[in-house]
Amino acid sequence: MQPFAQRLLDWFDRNGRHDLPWQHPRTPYRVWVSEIMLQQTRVETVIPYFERFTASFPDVQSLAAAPVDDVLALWAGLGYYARARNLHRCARTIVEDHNGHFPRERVALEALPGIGRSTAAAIVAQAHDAPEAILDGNAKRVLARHAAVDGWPGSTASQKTLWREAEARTPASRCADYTQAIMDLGALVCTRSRPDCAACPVAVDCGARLQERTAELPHPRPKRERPTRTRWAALLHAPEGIYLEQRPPSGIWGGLYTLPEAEDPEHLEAWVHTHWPRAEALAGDALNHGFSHYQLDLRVQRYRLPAGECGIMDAPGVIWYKPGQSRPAGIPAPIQGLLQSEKDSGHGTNR
DNA sequence: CACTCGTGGGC
DNA sequence: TGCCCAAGAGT
Repeated sequence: MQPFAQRLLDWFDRNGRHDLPWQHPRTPYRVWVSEIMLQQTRVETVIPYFERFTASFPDVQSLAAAPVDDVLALWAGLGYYARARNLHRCARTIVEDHNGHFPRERVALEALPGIGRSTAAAIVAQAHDAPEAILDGNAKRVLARHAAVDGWPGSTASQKTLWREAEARTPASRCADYTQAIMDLGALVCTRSRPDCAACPVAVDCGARLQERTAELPHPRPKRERPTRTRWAALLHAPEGIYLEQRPPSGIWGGLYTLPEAEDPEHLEAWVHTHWPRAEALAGDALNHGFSHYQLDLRVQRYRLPAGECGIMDAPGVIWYKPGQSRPAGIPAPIQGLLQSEKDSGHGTNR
């Protein structure tokens, strides 16, 4: 029987994905950008973002020279915004400390912000054909099945085993193709539900299949009790516009512009008076135009906007939208509803 | 090690 | 419909 890697490579030549945008041309910069975007994010979601991003920032120099707000603007909607902030920081480090060139060593890449072991390995493997093992979500699923690794793949013990399996199977040559191949196999054949074992080039010696456990491997994450969190957003609306604020650089939606978030809706009026005195004055005008003092909307995510598309900024992080012409597409008209709650669902439950 | 960080799709 | 998860990394 052919080695695992050889069977995977033969399958990849016929059935793999060879036309992803970051494969043509496959430069370290484009591989890096794609790998960061692809962290915990599906390929189909990433593609349009990658196209727009690399059109605006075709190289690490243009990215490093840009304001971080412009980077976040291109990232808006993709999620996990720390990736964008780290990407920008990393670009500046590359330009300032590495003469504009990416390190060719995996360990050196791991020292850069936003680049962990798997991403560093993927970059050097894809860009330089270096024999480094990756362990992304696809590889974890493929290896957990083929080596019949019990336990949740995110646990320390399972990861140790999976890294060992990943390293043992990584070939000395054609490593760029191999890393792409194992990801393609996981994405196209060895899928989470209903894997297509009949089409799998390594099914003959797959532990999970031989044990008839493909449906139960990899094991799911252990459940845990999660607190319910409620977010309250204050929509401070006036005839002049909608009041947004720039969020702190860390935490959820860091650096983006959203509606002000209230801790306690019962005392929202006092809260507005304390934190947004100017908005209150304008909201008073709104009363005379038939609006309530302020209106509340929990659909915070729909108001998340990049700075570049915003209206007048008259103070750092404070933006006024004028009704009509200046209200950007994507900002719905004010709604009349008052308070609703939103409970945490799902996010933060993965790693 | 536990937790956080987004959004969208599958079932 | 609620739940799980996806080309992980930082704190």
